[in-house]
Amino acid sequence: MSRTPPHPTREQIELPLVLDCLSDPIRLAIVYQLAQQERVSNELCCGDFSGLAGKSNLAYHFGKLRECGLMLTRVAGTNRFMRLRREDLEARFPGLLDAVIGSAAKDASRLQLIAECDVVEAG
Amino acid sequence: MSRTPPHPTREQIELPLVLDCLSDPIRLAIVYQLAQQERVSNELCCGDFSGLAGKSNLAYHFGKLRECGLMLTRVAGTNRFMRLRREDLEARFPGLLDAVIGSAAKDASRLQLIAECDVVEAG
DNA sequence: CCTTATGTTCAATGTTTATTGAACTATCGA
DNA sequence: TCGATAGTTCAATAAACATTGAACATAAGG
Repeated sequence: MSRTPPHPTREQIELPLVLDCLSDPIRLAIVYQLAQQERVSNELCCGDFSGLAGKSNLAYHFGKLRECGLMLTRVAGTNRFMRLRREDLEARFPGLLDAVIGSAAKDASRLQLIAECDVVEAG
Repeated sequence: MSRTPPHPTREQIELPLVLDCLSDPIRLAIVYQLAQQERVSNELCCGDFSGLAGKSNLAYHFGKLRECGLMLTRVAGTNRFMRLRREDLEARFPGLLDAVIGSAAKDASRLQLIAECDVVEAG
């Protein structure tokens, strides 16, 4: 459980798998939050998504996002820090990630991109 | 079987459903071929996709593509003509469709975007 | 009217998927 | 060393999905 999990190389990233990954509302919310974070520390860890689903369910979705090449997991102590593979995605599928994130942002309220606790805090 | 099937309104088009639709290789190939056709007649009918799958399987995928708002079906005699809902998609999710189609074009050989018979004809 | 071509609908099949809780592993701090 | 924290893995379950062939509906053409 301690070692860095496997990631696909840039060339191994496949369009249908990426789209399928992004089509799940929980994973889309994860990607969206990671994109928001790019302006700041660039990384988030599992606990930061606790508003979206239970821990084991999140681990399942993290696995999917990692396996399809959307994000990178870095192990540090008991934490796993994650960030988007923006450069690799841009190289393989130019404009795709931003188009998806921009579309998601437009529908932010319709999709539930923000964890419940954040909404409560904001309200 | 003769009447125009139901389509979602522009506002009813949902991002996760669109992405899920595009994540299937057969549906992605259908969308890709429809995009190619935009330069010409703009429309294709079921038979034009016979290289991708059997008729009943195609009808299933057409249903998915219609229900999620990606394409429009027009009934004319025994034919159903289909075309992309480019304007609606662009209004809802700017840049998304072109990013997906462009990405698919880059991977055209890896994905099997072109029906077998077309490949044979080209070779 | 009969036949053919186009395409849909239905039922059945096997596969994949998301979700859950419990058990587990590993690390950090007192 | 003990306990708390962070996160994964496993097994079980129910729902959704893609695929197939057979039956069906509709319209066009001889």
